[in-house]
Amino acid sequence: MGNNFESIRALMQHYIEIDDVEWELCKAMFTVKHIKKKEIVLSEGEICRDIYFVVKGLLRIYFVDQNDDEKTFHFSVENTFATDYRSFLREIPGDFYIQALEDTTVLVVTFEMLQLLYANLRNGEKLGRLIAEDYFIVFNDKIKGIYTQTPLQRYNSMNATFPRILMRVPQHYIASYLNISPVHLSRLKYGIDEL
Amino acid sequence: MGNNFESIRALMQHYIEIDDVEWELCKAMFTVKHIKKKEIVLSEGEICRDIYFVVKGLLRIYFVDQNDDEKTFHFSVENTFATDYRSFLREIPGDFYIQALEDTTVLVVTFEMLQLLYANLRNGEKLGRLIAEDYFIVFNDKIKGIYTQTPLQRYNSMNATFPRILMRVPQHYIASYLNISPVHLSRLKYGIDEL
DNA sequence: AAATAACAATAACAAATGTTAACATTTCAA
DNA sequence: TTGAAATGTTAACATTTGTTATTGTTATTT
Repeated sequence: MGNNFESIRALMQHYIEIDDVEWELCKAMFTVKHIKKKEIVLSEGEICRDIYFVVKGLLRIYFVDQNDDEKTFHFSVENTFATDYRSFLREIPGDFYIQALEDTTVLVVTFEMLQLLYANLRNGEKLGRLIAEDYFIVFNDKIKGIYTQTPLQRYNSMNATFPRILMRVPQHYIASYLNISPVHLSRLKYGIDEL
Repeated sequence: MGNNFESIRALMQHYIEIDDVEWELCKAMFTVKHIKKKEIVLSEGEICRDIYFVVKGLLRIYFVDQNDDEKTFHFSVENTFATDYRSFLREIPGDFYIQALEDTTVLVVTFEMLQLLYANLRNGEKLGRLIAEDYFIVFNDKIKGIYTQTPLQRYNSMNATFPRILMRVPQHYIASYLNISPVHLSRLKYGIDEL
């Protein structure tokens, strides 16, 4: 269904001009994939060969630490990308998992297809640069938030970062994203400390 | 002195081919600047219009939090860049300071000059994309370290991330980079807790 | 050289956060 | 539909980390 492509076309055109000829090229580079809730599409140790663009649904990027605890690194909501960036860009085994938290529809771009886009769109490289810069700022702000905000402040701003996330995913995933224990998050929410 | 440019030429050529004609163009885009120890070259509230490439010396990127505490966000050592990325890319007032921790020599590239480089080098946009991707991975790894490593582990790996940093800067700057108090860092180093 | 400021270590105490366990509720699967 | 698994809250206790203050040392400035 062509409709899946409308959102990524809009996103790309936010960065560069794309004419109809180029757009036909683009469409050929994407594959539609449906991911069932709880399905894992990338595991630790694999080379991540794809970028996922979330059309509908929700992906969770996480890794497993030394104590076998899952740490949620990022949520990828509608109209955003998901990949193991280090693994994808360097073509080396990664240490992230990517899992669907809802039934999810994504557009898949492989590393090879992406290089074709960079090379064959008039402003392909510029598109890549601008998207990389935007995600760079996302990470920049995330780090800054870790330095300046309390866990509760970060909890309260999560809905702004990830639309409706607090109503969409189990709370312990939120806690792991905040890098605090589920028990502690529950306490913070209800202000049980203030006695 | 032309020698200041050798390191950035090597860095750029690590990403793309640059012929002699292009290199003359590049050189014209850089300005050499000497920064005295403790001098602040960017302050909160200013629009950051430059990227600094550190030829020699050491810069500290930090911000001031709600409690007026300085938080060290990043150290820029030789052969790396320093800027307030959000402010620079978006051309909006930023909230970072950039300060020299040693007498430092940098090459300055303004936003305008950088756009000229992107537009006029054969692979200018690609250069921008690849550098953005590399710094993206730097931030990616920094966030991952915050999730997975204890403050002491992060302290012990700082010399790998920033050459000789532990011998170059006062310890309380290291503590603020690790997002812990100077007192706590001192305790961790000497293992005073284990009693 | 003397005065001052910056820095690091330590101690004592306070606050934040983690861990384990118990329990109740909801979701999911056979 | 029923039992099992997942989830969220709360309590008790342990650990980590922060705060304040004191002290001695090292740098910096005059």
